[in-house]
Amino acid sequence: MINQNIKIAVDAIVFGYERGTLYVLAVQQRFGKLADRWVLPGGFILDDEPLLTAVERELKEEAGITVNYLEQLGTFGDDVKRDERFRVISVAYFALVNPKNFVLKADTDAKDAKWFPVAEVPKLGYDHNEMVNLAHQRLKSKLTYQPIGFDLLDQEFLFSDLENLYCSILERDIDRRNFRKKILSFGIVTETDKVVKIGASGRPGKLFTFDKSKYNQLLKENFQFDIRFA
Amino acid sequence: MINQNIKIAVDAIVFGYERGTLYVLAVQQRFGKLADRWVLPGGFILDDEPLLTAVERELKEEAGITVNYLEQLGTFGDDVKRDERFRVISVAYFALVNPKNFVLKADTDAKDAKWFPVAEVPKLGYDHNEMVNLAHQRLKSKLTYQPIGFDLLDQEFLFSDLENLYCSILERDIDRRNFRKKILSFGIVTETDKVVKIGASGRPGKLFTFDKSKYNQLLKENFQFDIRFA
DNA sequence: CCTAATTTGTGTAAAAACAACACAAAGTTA
DNA sequence: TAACTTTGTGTTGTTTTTACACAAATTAGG
Repeated sequence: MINQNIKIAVDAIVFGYERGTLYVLAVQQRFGKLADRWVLPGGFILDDEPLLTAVERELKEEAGITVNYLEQLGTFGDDVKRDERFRVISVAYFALVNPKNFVLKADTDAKDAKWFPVAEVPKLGYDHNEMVNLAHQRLKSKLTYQPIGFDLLDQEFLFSDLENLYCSILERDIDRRNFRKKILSFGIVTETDKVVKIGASGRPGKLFTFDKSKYNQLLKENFQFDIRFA
Repeated sequence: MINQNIKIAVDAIVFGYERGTLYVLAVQQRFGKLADRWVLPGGFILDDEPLLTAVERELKEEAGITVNYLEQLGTFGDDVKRDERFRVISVAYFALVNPKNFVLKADTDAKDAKWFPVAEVPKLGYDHNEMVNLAHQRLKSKLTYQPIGFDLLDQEFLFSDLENLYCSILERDIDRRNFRKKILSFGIVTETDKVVKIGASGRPGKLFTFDKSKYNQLLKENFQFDIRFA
């Protein structure tokens, strides 16, 4: 008979993007040893609950959000004793959301929920800073080979929004013309006929949308999304 | 108080390569409900044992091998009841080994241990076929952007060995000249002065080695390993 | 209402990377 | 010694990537 004294939790690293800044969601613990401490949203899973469901539930409960993109990041828990009573192993999930779509609200377990700019994430409880770092790297690399940037933007966006997202997250300059040329060459971004002006001044721009079904179709034909240049 | 009735296991998908064929390691269970069934090597972790250590221990115990490369693949266990008594969540690891370096021996728990060509893996217990598939994809994609092929080869190898490894695992033709040109241009593969003849006939070839320290050095300078062509 | 400032939108040319391709050299076998 | 097998090597055309600048549409301010 196996006698194991380990509990399983899930945690989520939720990224949001707005006006040139990348944010991570954290919640402030209400109870327990680490009360008042900021941590990633997450918690123990139920016996009959799939891992993904557990993450979604916790995000709903602790911050009131539903994410656009969710995938497993990795499993942590080699050197952590969250609790004296047992070891905790946590399955971390990587998530993307458009912060504009939600008003954060700390419902159940959490005292507060807040977006921190990735550059200013405080010292979190447990091994959560480590998770944030790994997730941040994943975001950067994934941005170059999967069209996940769109999950951080509005459904309709200006080309400059997309461009700024890439610039700011990848922390480098991008040639505007080459970027547009390449993205458009894929055929997965469509121009709408809406023209808007968002900033204070300047020429109004067309709105674009990401054509997900077109992308899925291309995938079947061995298409490879790939954005990387000077 | 958390009341969770879940146990944690680790499993390993160990790939080996020899003479144009890619193999996966499986072990035959000695005890339990699935006695005689082939499964991936693995088992429950100990309360104070890091996950990686657990995998290494199991591989040693069940098959007598030590791997060249080991990384976490993902965590499974949403729809599996290995055991009626509790749910099992398993952290799967992806591993590479050179089969020539070991004689498989099924020491402790396992009745037998065996290499199956990936194309001929039988129906395994639990969700292990799913894990093998995911690991196989990971191997294929990783081969193109990380120099992990070398972990499947002898320390000294012929250029044709490397080339055949890529051909057979990626299942496509490679232009011998372009492949050699590209690999050599990275500067991470060094020519030794040994010349050997392995097959029955033909011109003897030089042996090469993978210069790992050179690779690590290049990584710091933003080098990106990348092999993909017709 | 005119000028300066801001943002969108667009094409071309040079450089680099990639793809396609064939034959001589060194050995073995019959 | 002729036929076979495997290693080793360069060039050329094509495609992709990079670098780069100016006109159009609007707002703000004098």
